[in-house]
Amino acid sequence: MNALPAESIDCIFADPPYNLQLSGELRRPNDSMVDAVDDDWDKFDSFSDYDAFSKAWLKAAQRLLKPNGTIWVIGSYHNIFRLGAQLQDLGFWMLNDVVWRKTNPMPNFRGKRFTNAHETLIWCSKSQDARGYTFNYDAMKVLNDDLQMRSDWLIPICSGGERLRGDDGAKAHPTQKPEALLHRVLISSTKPGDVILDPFFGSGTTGAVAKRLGRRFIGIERETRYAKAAERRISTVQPAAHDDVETMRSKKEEPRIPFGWVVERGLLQPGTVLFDQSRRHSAKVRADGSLATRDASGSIHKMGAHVMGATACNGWTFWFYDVEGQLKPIDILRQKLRAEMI
Amino acid sequence: MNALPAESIDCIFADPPYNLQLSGELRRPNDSMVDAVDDDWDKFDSFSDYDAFSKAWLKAAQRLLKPNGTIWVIGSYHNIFRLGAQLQDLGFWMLNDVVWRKTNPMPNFRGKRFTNAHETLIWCSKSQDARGYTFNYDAMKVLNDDLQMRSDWLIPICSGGERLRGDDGAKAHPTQKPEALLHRVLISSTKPGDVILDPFFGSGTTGAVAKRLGRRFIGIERETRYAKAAERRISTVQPAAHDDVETMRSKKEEPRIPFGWVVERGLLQPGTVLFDQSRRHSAKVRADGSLATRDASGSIHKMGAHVMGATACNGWTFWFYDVEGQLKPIDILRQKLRAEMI
DNA sequence: ATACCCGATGAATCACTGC
DNA sequence: AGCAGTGATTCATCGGGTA
Repeated sequence: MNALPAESIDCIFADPPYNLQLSGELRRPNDSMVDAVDDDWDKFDSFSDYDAFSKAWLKAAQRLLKPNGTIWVIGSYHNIFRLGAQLQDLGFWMLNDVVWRKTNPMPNFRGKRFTNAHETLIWCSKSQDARGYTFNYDAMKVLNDDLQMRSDWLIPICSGGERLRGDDGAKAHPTQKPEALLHRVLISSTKPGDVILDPFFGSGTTGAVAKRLGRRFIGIERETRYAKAAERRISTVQPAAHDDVETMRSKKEEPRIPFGWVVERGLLQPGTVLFDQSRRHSAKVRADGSLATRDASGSIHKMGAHVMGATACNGWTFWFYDVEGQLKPIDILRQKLRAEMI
Repeated sequence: MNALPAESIDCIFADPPYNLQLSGELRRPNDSMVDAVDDDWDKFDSFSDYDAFSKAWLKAAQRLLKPNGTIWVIGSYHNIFRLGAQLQDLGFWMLNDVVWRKTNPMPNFRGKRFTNAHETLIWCSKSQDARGYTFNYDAMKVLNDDLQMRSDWLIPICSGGERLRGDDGAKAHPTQKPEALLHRVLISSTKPGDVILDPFFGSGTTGAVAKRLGRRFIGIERETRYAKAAERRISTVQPAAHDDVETMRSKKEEPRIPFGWVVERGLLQPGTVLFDQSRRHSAKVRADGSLATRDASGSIHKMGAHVMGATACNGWTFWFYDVEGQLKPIDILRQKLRAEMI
């Protein structure tokens, strides 16, 4: 980075090591082993070592950015808070933090925490007074069905045919990012012809997407095997024609509403008694959205099946609540929530 | 905080000042003014002032937490990265970062950034080796329709009837959090009767939800007008009945039943042959509750692992017995014994 | 040609008790 | 402190093979 000329870069995308601190192996319930990121390049002796490493490359990045350039940094809770604080300390100006919500994250196999279903990106201008940075507001709005693009993005992880693999079928890089993510980053904050720098090039996703979108790019990668794979990959990319229409999938299915949200949102109080249509069966709502009878407890679906002696049941249509003697299906509460969430 | 006894708190929820760095006023497209947070309590002279303030109250929080207590901190990109780095530096151990996705965020009026549609919560245990913290995995799972709860939560901002207002109709507190958010926080990481501390009590959302869910709470608030409003608010809250704040119990909390008791009690005869679900493997029950194949013997767990060539196995769910050609899991025998023990 | 089943897998800070 | 035993624990997606 120090060999490049100052103020020569329009946009930096950086996906640095996350400094995961893993101890021991992790197995799935079926006893198979989770292939963890345990590469040497992700090992640091302490937080302060990691901070020193971060500060060094962030300062180099600052020198390279044009006055109206911006920088994106991606990370997880292991490292992103340290990076964010450093960015602020160095005088970068935060424009947004953006959440990449994964449609298909790895589950939490031992049931000890929430499923870690997102990563965080931070987007900064070079300084507080840099007002001329690129933000393609209208492109983002179109991409989001004519609503302003929000700071939470729903994008699948990189898998299937997009995932680079060696001859043995093993992944070429342990943390390859999806092209859809880089697509949105580059469409939102760069112009055709801009120079993009990726100082942790890895499998070259930034280069592949930049080339396709008519941007120029510089990738820096320490490991020869990754650099070679990236070069091969990018050589096959065809730049899109000038005004090609972009085909981002916007997943606008009907949102799934868990019954627990009805309780959490106060539409039913804990302790409310639900009935089936004939009032033959009843169950009590608890604070976590489970139903309880004398002998069992579980979700509205499990408990519907339980009281009927069936194997499955749609709890939303099975259970009713009492409003002044009249039974109303709980499904109307779901519809109420759904209306708010569109 | 320094007046409270050490290791007396089960869970801390902290919503500290965000250190918003607003320059000048912000107007909507129709020229109306946005009522921004410009209170004196949100003003700090520099990042290092804010860091010193944060470090002071986080250290006090650390002293107050029980060894297996946890702390939640909420913030936006203005302050959350600094708080996260501090938490790590002080030795708290991050369990998750959680994104509160707002269904109805304030739009970005200038069209210069992404709509800031989320805030971030960080959830930590007191130290890396504290593994006995409370996480109501099954309650979270049922709350989310029998799928693991993820780290991204979709919840509306606090508005409408829930929003506290003065006689003049003005907001009683500029950053009142929705009760649904606290509901999920408390249901996920506390038990009924636990003591919750909120060192930035504000309008008292933590207290209101804690009271309703049968938790005890301590709220600390510097501004008399907020403390008064919170007190009034909480006095009207009705606690839910004891049974209704019970959540789904995890299997680990069920009484332990050795497999030998099943044989001892005559639910399976010595000599009975057990199969795995696919009938690929089989083993014979012996009088002491061990299983035997041609080449080995041991507990139901050891033998399940043995025949599969796995490192571990839950024998209760792995082995089945034959009732007139139908395979039934031996786990139903355990449930039978458990039911008798109540 | 289509449907179904099964196995593999992804940036993971992922047990607890009793001797 | 160390070790051994019990037994709790997964979602979305892709690809290949079988019905």
